[in-house]
Amino acid sequence: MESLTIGELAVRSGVAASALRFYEREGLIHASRTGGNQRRYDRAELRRVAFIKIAQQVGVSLDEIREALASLPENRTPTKGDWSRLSARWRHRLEERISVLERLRDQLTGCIGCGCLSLQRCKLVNPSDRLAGRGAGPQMVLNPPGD
Amino acid sequence: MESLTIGELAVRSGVAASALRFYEREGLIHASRTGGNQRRYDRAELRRVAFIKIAQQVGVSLDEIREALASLPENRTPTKGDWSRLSARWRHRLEERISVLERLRDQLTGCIGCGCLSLQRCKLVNPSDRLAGRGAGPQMVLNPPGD
DNA sequence: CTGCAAGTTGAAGTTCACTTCAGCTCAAGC
DNA sequence: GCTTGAGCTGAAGTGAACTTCAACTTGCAG
Repeated sequence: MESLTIGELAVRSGVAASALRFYEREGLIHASRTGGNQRRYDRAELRRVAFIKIAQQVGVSLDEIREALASLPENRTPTKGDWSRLSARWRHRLEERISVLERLRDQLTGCIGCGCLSLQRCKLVNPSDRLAGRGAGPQMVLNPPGD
Repeated sequence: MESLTIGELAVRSGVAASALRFYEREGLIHASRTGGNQRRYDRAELRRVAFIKIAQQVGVSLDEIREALASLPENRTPTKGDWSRLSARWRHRLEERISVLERLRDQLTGCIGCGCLSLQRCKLVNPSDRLAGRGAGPQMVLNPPGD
C-alpha cells in the first residue's frame, strides 16, 4: 500500500472526504490521479492534513495556512527540517494565543473577586474610559499595554 | 447622561452598531426606546456586551452566550454575584481551552525536535494507528487520554 | 426652525469552511 | 459480468456572525 485513496486519507486524518476535496480546490493539499481519475494521496499528505488541523486549532485561517504550506518545497517531499520551520512559526502564534487567553483568565479571576465585568468601571477589564487609550472595549484583556 | 445611544454604546464597547442591532434581534442584549423609536441602552448593557466579547474570545458561540445570559435575572440589574457566577462558568471553559492549546504547544515543541508532524508515525501527535484509539487524527493533542 | 449627522427598518449580501446533491464512472468481490 | 460501494464533478446549500443597502425618520446645534 503505497498511496491512499480519499476514503483512506479521510479515515486516517479524521477529515471528511468532502473537506479533503475542498482543501485540494483551495490548493492546500495535492493528489495524483489514477487512470480512472481517482485521487491517490502520497503518505506525505497526511502530514499536511495534520498540520492543517493543528493550525486551525490555533485559530489560523485556511488562507494563512495555505500561505504557510506554500513555503514548503514543491519538488521534493518535505523534510523534518521543513516541517520544523513551519511548526516553529505556528508555535509563536500559539504562544501568543495562549497568553491572550491566560491574561483573560487572570483578569476574569480578578473580576470574579470584585463581581464586575464592566467596560466602564472595571480597571482590569477596561481602562479606556480613564486612560486615553485608543480603541474601545476591554483593551486590557485583548490588547494589553505591555505589547 | 443616564442611558446610551447605539452610537455611544458602539464606541464604548468597541462593537459595531450593526452588530449591536444584530445582538438585540438575537436576544443577547436589550434596549428601551425613545418616543421617536431610537434605542437607549442602560449602562448595565455595557457589561453584557463586554461579557459577549470575552466569551467569544474564549470560543463560545452566540447561542451558548445567549443561554448563559438568560440565566441572569430579568427583573433587576444583575449584581456582582450574578456576574461572578457567569464568569466562573466561562473561566472553566477558558481553562479547558488554554490547556488544549498548551498541550498542543508542548507537543509541537516535541515535534520541532523530531521534525515530524505525522498523523501516522509520531506517537506524540497521533498514537491512533498503534493504539486502538477510537477516532482518527491527532488524538493525543485534541483529545488527550487523560480526560 | 432648519440642516444634517445619527438613528430606524427589513431584506439581501458577505465570508469562512465546509457539506450536500444529482448524475455520473470506477473497481473489486462473487 | 454484474452488483455495489467508493469516487468523480460542478453547482448549490448551510450556518455562524455579521455588514450593507435603500428608503425613511429623529433630534440636537446653531
